[in-house]
Amino acid sequence: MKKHQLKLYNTLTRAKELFEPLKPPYVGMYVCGPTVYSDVHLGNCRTFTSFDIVYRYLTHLGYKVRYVRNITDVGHLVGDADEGEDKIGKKAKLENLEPMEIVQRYTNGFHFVMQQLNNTPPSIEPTATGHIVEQLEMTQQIINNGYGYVANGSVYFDVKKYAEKYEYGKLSGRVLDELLAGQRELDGQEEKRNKEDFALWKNALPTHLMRWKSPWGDGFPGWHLECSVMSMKYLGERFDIHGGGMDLKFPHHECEVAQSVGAYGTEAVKYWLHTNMLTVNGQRMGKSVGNSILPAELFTGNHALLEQPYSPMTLRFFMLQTHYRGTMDITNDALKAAQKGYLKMMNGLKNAKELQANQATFTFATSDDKLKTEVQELIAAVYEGMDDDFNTAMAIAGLFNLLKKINTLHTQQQTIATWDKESFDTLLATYISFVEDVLGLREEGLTDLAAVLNVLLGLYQEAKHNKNYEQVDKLRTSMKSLGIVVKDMKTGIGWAYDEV
RNA sequence: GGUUUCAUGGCCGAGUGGCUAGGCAGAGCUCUGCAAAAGCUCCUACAGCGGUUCGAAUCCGCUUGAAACCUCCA
Repeated sequence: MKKHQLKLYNTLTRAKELFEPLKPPYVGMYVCGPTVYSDVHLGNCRTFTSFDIVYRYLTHLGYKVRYVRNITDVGHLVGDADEGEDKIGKKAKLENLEPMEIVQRYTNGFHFVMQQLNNTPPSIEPTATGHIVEQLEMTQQIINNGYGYVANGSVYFDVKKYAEKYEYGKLSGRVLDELLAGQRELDGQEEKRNKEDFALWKNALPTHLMRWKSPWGDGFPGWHLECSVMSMKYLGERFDIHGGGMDLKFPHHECEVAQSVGAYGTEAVKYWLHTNMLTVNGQRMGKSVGNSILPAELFTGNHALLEQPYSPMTLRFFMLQTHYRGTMDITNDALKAAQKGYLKMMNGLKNAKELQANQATFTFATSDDKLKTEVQELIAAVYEGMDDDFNTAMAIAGLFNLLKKINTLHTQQQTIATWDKESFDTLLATYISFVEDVLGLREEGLTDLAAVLNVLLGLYQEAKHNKNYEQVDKLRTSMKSLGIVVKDMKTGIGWAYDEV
């Protein structure tokens, strides 16, 4: 494992802390996944991409990371407090589908987008409905410890009781009294002893689609409970990193803290990481705000705010150019600039790989201390960026500085003969591994191969016309070797897949 | 109303008590059949007003503006 002073900003302490895993080299990381009742929008994508970088960099440093990201497929309610309808149940009724059809549809869509963005799949992707038994057990445990109470078939967490012994609000920085003062009146909270209490288990009305048997009657789990249960199950009572969007800090994550302490007496999470929001025209993108841009809309350019399509990797590069804890504003100008930057980086990747592949043909200089130091400093800057709370913007700046060297060698504006082998190797290896493995950027390739093929067919036609049969045969042979046969037809020249 | 965060050059966007961020755009040069790419050079900012300091864009205060959370949202 490389020696690094990785620092990350812990929401819990509001400070950058040195990352020290509980049981190195193992790292447990839990990220709150999507509620699969509609398509993920760009804001959701940003969060998951940010944590993909965390996962990738920790892995790059040699840690063995178990990355758990859940799918919320029940319990997340529409509207205020704990009286709304289940989001998935509502959508199911609306579209006359089984709730699990809704869940499957949007889970598939979510996975597809994650692949487009080249996000690594988590090690475990548990679902809330798959852990009802565990949620019942944890609810019972919390009741046993005196922090939960049953009311009318529902179970609530007793925040006031909890606050007598522990600090409720420590994660989000809220003071309970102020919280109460700022709250507005909500309907249907008579079951609760206090307004700040939250549901662990909800009694299901007869019309409710998603329901399970419980010691307190038919019902369904509260939203906050699943994350506590599943993180505990797969990462243990205490684990390293818990991540999510800033909007989940309160109440979701605050409730998670309370649930873990309420059930097991210990706080589960060592480092809380929160990503900032994505904004459109300065306003936060949110499903409830109604200003969502869907990934597919961005990729096709089919959206009123977009002047052109932007590819998945353009989006990824754009995201990585800002720090995850800052807000990120979507604009056409910024996306266009990102597109060019991304392509520059990819051209560099191509050049670096070419140089690497051809290295046997080069003659290198003997050791050059000055150059060696210079290259090492450039590389160190890239690592310093990532070590400083996953500052991908800083790392990218460093990579562009490496790229200058690579391009200089590639175009032979500086001869390789002045370079020593070691500097050459580390330069290329660092650039390639950072771009591909740490940042997760990949070449998107040519999107319109048919057009490229037409250029070739044009050359073929021309050669034929000029009776340059040597050239004609050459084109035929080389295209055939790629699985394409050129067809001379009465109507013109075309091509077909070689059926051999 | 409460809590918190932020304000950087034409645009996006890092960062830091004294040392070039980087990308995009623009100007010039090198290279080049033309062009592109690439490299080099230039453009070099830190909301306003005070204070601390040898020195602040960076720390403190005030003013102005913006956003987020306090209610479901990544």
